[in-house]
Amino acid sequence: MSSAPNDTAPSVDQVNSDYLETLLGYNARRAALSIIDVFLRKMAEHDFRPVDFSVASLIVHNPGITSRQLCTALNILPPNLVGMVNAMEKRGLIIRRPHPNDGRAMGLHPTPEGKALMAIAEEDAYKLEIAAAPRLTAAERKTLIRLLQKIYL
Amino acid sequence: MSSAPNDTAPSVDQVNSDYLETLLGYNARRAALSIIDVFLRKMAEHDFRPVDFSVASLIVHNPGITSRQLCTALNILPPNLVGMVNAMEKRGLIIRRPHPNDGRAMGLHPTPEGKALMAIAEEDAYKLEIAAAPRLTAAERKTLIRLLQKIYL
DNA sequence: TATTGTTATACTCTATAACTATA
DNA sequence: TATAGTTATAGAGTATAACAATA
Repeated sequence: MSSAPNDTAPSVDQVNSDYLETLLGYNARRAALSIIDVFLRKMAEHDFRPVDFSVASLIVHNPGITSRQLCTALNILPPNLVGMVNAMEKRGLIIRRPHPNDGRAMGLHPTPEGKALMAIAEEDAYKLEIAAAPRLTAAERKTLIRLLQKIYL
Repeated sequence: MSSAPNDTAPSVDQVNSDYLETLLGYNARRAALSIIDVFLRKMAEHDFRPVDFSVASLIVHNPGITSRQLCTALNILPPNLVGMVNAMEKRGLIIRRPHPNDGRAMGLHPTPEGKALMAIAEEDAYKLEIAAAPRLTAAERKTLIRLLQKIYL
């Protein structure tokens, strides 16, 4: 029996990614990064990155929310939230007020400026998401969101 | 007109995340991180993180693939690939051979050990994905993957 | 004793600039 | 002149440990 059919190492013409594309995790990660890439560029106008945006949005929709509640809702760690909240307070988007029932905690409240900015930012977020997935119909987008929530909620 | 209805700052009982949950990017990111979390724990047994796994899988399914082709296929940057490839070569999972047509490039080839390990790892990946999304039916999983690919492919 | 918020710090992941060898 | 691969390094993003104040 001979060994290898010839002495030349094979080269790849077209990369075959079929196996990876059968994996849910691979597809979810690639799709998420694709949308986030568009998000990053647009939201830089408002000085928001994805997590900043989520934090600010939750504060607007939940006036008086605490840092601990934000961390739980967004699955982030307390030390990594401190800088974001400080930056938003410095920008005049939120204020801290003592929590009515818990002396350890501080309630986070949106300022009028914060509410106004987030109204614009949330509208931008919706528009950029449509632009980031132009081949998705409205019905497909709805189905996709429902199925994604079955994974993490 | 009076000012605020009373002097106490409101507190939040149940956090309302309804707005964020209407965003495709938010849901895609949360779902991807949820699956990746399970992936990280299981694949640590094989000393693979998500990108390592993708790189090794593409090499097995595309013997002779170059670093450049890997970077393009996986959307990663060349400097960040070097360490992964070196580590896999050191582990005996792959070998480098000169590219037949391009003296600048090196073809990456799986060793028998690399093929054997990836056969196990790919099987594990499939199983852990099912476990990471237990509420998804087979049909829903298929639909979800198809819709995710409409975003990034 | 447990929890909220915070500081300091380490580790991982990703991005940029510049170099070499070859096309 | 452009590209493949590499090195060095900088910047985000995420993680753990430990502390003060309050429950």
